[in-house]
Amino acid sequence: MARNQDVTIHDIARRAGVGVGTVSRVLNDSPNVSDATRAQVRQVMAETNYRPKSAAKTLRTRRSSAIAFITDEIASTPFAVDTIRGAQDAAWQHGKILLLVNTNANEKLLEAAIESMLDRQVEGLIFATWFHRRAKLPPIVRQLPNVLVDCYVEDRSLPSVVPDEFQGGYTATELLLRQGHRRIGFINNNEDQPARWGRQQGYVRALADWGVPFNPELVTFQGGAAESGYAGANVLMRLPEPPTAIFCFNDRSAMGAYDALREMGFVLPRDIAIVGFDNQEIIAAHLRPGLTTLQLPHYEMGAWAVNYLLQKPYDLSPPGLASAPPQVKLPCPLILRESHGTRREEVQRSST
Amino acid sequence: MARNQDVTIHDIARRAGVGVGTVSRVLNDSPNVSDATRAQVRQVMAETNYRPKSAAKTLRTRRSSAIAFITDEIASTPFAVDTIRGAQDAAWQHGKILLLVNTNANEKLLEAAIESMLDRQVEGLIFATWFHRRAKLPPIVRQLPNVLVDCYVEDRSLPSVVPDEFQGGYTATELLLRQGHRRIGFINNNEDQPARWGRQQGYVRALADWGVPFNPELVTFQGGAAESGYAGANVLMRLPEPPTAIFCFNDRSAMGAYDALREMGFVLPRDIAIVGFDNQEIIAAHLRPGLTTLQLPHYEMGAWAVNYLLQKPYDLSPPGLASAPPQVKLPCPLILRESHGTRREEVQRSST
DNA sequence: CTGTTAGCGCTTTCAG
DNA sequence: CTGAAAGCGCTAACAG
Repeated sequence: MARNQDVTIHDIARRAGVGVGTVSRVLNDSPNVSDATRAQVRQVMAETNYRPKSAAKTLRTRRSSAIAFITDEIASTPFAVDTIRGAQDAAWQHGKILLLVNTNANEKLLEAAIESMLDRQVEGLIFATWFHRRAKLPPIVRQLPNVLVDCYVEDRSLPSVVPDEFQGGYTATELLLRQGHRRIGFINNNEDQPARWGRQQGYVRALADWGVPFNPELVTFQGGAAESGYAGANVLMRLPEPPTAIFCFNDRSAMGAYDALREMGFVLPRDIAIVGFDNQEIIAAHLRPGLTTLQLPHYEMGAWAVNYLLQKPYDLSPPGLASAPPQVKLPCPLILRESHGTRREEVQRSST
Repeated sequence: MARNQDVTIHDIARRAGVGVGTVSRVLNDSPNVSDATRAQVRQVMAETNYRPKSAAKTLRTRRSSAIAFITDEIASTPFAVDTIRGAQDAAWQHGKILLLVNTNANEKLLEAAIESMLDRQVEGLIFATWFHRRAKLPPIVRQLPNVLVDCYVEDRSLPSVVPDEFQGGYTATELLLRQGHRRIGFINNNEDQPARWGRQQGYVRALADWGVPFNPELVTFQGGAAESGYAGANVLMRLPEPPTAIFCFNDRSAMGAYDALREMGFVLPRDIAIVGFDNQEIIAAHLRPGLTTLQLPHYEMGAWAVNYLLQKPYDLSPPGLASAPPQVKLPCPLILRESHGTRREEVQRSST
């Protein structure tokens, strides 16, 4: 079977003794073709190793069946991979393909990338960042159906999907409360990010729901790295009344906290229970004891974005009647390992 | 300026008072256009917010300026990101765009993906795996210029770029030798992978070059996870004559080794020097002491692949005269942190 | 149900 | 240096 390279719809029409229109119809699964003809055409297509040229189709229909996936910069986090995979899987299910552009957080490049995607008549554009934050996008994005992943624009005028930080913080804290802890430390991030504020609100709310007074002393603000967890654990454990459990802003800081606690002679989770955030497999699953943590819904966000784009077909809704674009928060599931300790629930619960 | 949406080359030709041919020429930076005309056309293009439709161009020229990037499955490693980024950056520099497809290690899907890329007339295809291994590809890939990243086919009939495992193993071992160590343990992988064999060959060769006899007792085969490093360290340190330094197959196993050694009461790197492999930032940089390790050239492989594809334009070299496709090995640079210990070189060197 | 006929927007001869 | 004309391969009416 030779390289196809140049058999067109005309060739197959001729060889099948039909018109090009008919060939086009079978190509597009039109019902208006007799089974006999359809079979005949299909047959020739197979023999001739025919492949439709997508460029011709796009030119004619003005639809490329491609989706642009633009990222600010692919940081050194493994999260990127999950988001891309989620988007990719969803796209493929719809017969769409992803055009990937990484703009290295360069504004000029971002605009150029978007223009390039316009030229290619993509059916929608996804802009993804690698941690939950506010983003700034050039006005030109509004020329396409679009959706933001793990970020949002100040005025919320663009649809977006982000992790539910509040629920994450709440769930983590609640787990510790369930374990019987009442002095729960929180090594939070010190940067102005949704993750910081959302998780803290969740923490505070969970305490309130359980009737545990909020003690600001138990919350320390550090960076997001392992060193920060190390420092934070030191701060917390040197308190007159140290916590019996610690919720760490992320797995990396939990990793640092492990080191600090170990140095201080504590045995985990017997002496101190720990819950992290992010479920960075490579850390969480391999720390000893295994780190109980919350998972960021990266895969789900990627998939959600694609599905959202595809579900509302050409609705570049007229500014006037436009309904507010959705701002979706996806839940962060709890990943149980060992660091949160074993159930003391029954025991403690009764004493509450 | 309103949505462009539909201004064509004809519109701008008319408004500029020239023929479409001329417009096309300025679009393609043809020298055969007077400066005056060119300026005039450019002017109109800007005013009218014109954007060339890539589908039309592709249809006509049969070149899409797109490159397919197909992956077997995006594992939970952060490596994927680097390869993609390397490819992406190189592609953008050439004005090309990446079409991304993840096939989830599904053969049917892989073939479908390749066909889809053929339909889109991509200029080349990159197939990447997330760890160095042998790959099997459907014959259809040979219809396009292609290159493999981090993998190869049995008969080496496809060009490929992989990490230089031998050099990595050699470099790691040599560093330890330089530090004065003569009993160097090796916690190797137990799977049949190029990484296992290549690194071990490098290890053996370095020892030989330094006149240190190879002692098979010092090499233990474990899995690739943290637990394996833990087990391996236990095996090695319980030897009658334990090693004074350990080369770990990867950073994850080094992480496990750290735990084991610490439990046995050793202080790193004072008592035992450690070198890892992979430079998984998240582990290596945050372990204490920081892990000295080798970096896998993922970014470089991604970039190399794109450049290779672009450099040999349409040369689907005739099977007859075809020169052997290149099998490139890219070096794994050494990343120095603290775990390899401080220089004892001078001292020990003289006693060698 | 099916053949024919216009183009989609751009590039590329071919004459000037 | 520039205009006109002929398609690239496919879809979408429009008549049968």
